[in-house]
Amino acid sequence: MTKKTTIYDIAKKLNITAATVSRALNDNPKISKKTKELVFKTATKMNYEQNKLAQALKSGKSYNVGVIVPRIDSNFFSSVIRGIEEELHPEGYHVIICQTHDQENLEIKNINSLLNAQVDGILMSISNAKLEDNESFNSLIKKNVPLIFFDRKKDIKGVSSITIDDFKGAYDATTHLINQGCKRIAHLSNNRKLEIFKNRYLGYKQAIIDSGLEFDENLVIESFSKVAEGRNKTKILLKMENPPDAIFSASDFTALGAIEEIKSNGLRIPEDISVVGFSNEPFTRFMELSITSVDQSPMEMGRIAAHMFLEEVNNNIKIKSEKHVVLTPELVIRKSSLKSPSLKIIS
Amino acid sequence: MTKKTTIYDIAKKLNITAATVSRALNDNPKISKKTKELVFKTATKMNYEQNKLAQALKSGKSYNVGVIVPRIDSNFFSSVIRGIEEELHPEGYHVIICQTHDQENLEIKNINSLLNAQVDGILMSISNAKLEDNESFNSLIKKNVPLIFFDRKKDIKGVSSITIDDFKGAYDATTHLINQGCKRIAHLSNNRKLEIFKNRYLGYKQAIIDSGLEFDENLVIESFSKVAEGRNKTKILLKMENPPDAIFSASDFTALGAIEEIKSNGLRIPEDISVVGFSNEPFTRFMELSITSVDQSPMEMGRIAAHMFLEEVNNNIKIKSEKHVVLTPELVIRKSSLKSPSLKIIS
DNA sequence: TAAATTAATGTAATCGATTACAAATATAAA
DNA sequence: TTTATATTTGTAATCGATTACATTAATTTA
Repeated sequence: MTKKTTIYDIAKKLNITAATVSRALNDNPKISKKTKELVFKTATKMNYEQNKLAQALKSGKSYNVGVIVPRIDSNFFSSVIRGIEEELHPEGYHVIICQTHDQENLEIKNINSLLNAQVDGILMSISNAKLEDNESFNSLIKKNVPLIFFDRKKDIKGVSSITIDDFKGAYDATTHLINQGCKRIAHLSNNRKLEIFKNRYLGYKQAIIDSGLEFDENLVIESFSKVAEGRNKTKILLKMENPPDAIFSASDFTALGAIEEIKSNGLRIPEDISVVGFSNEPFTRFMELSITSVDQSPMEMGRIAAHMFLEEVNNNIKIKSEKHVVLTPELVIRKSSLKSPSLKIIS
Repeated sequence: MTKKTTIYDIAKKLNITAATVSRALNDNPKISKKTKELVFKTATKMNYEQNKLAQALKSGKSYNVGVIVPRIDSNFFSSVIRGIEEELHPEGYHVIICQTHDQENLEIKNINSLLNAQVDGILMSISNAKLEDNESFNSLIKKNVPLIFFDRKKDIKGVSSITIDDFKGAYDATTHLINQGCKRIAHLSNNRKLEIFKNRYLGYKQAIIDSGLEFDENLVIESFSKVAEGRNKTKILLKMENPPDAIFSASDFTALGAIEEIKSNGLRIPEDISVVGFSNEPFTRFMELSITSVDQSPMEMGRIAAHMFLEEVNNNIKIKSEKHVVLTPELVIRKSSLKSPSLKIIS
């Protein structure tokens, strides 16, 4: 790399001090207009660019923020990230994205290496893996590095979070299926140690109970959020002696797998079996048989997470008040669950 | 944030110099074993962690690398990124991911802000937008910041690249369609100012010419890489007085749109119209009607890109020798194009 | 015109780690 | 024992920007 011009180079050229140059560039009122203009002009002429590392060292702020997600190739997470970026870029922050691929060891590694990189904060959606160990989080808390959970959170004192009302999302989705006349509604769940999946399960259960239908625990199956997994678990459901007439999936990907399995068994959707997913991934809309799903407004979630972070870093007084924002999900009804012509398809 | 322990704190506690501490921690052979052990022990006891910013300032290396992609929510790019991370994390580098969303102004902004953040290099896949302007790249080159192109490249002197043989990928895909008996093969292209799309177009064209079929420019339509766009452009193709009997799409997403449009017109796939996509996105495999596509081995592409970067940064002698690696694509034949039972479906 | 203000710039320390060079100590050779 | 050599540690500058404090120059007031 070519050596870059520093404020000292500018100072030498103008026969003034680096301090003056620094102040001029920072628009310090103590510097005369004449000097400021001169410095600015010379700076641009010499292609000066501030060395962020030096500034970071001095100020103790790196202006880097870590974002940890299970994976980036789902529209949900990439949209959250986009929301975060839109909020943080104007403030001068950079986003370092790490993926855990749902492996806990990677989660810990990522946290440590982000801390090592001197990030000013971490926004994360915790991984699917076993969650007993709070060790890595504790070290974060101890260091007082701002930490924000989004979507997949964990209850830790002093840590703010932004989530959606998964219970309501699941409740609404299940109620919709019930309104469509479904009587035996299965649920493709996921690791219920994670709040989001526990809440989706509880919302589903409550909707069934509230409607007076019989709740059957056998219709609840855990599954990873993968298409292939959705197929396999649906296979099990279809082989039951009393198979379901609807599936509420906690994930769009498993919902897609379910649909494929149902179709390949010669059953019709939604007539024989209705399907509802969760997350409103774009493909749910674009498929020929569009999939009903629950929208989680990921962009907004990202923006709010970023905003919470900004509030924490800018809060010099160390009032550690946690904040928990819960967004309201929206059911998007599409072909995969719409039997009754009385309801209109949204979008 | 709580103040962290520095080498000075350790030095004071042990009544030695910070220099000695630094050397001990870096396993400098000039330091006695006794002192080293003492320093190590004290460091861990005091929860010492190296301040990367200070080190970065001193060494001039931030150990941050910028990766610029059009978007992260496609499996192709997220896989490339994963490959890059797998190669760079063990070397102590962090990856800052930026998205251009195919907007050129964002591309320029990203480059500048990455440079500003003192990244040690930039790996990028250039955006779709107008590409006349070399300004931002020139400033990169001038600064001698290692730059590597992957997939979507631009010919710039001194810049290495890793791509796949798009011509061959397209040639093979088209030849496969011809072997299936297709006579009028349309091509859903994309901005041909980008090499990848130009080469896919040329490969397609050459295969047709080589086979002795008539090449009809009217069957080539430009389209963004979006499902909806695929539908719209396919609509146009189907309305032609002499519609095609196959579509080779330069993108899996437009291929998906094409399939939906074809189906909704009551035509059969692959009997009436065969479809081949490009990129081997996971959904092409998981769909009920699986889509034939061209695999680009994105993980390997990412690893090689990272490797090229490492070679450049570690190459102290400033021999700027550009390198161009071209991977061989692989056609993955699936249901959307397989009429003849003589061929087997791969995966 | 001298004294008091105000404005503008300079001096030097700081952030934390690294390292050329110097100095001190320990060991080996004469 | 004295000199030569090898080990180990210390001193101080450096990376580039920031800033409390000091100083000088310009302006106003008496």
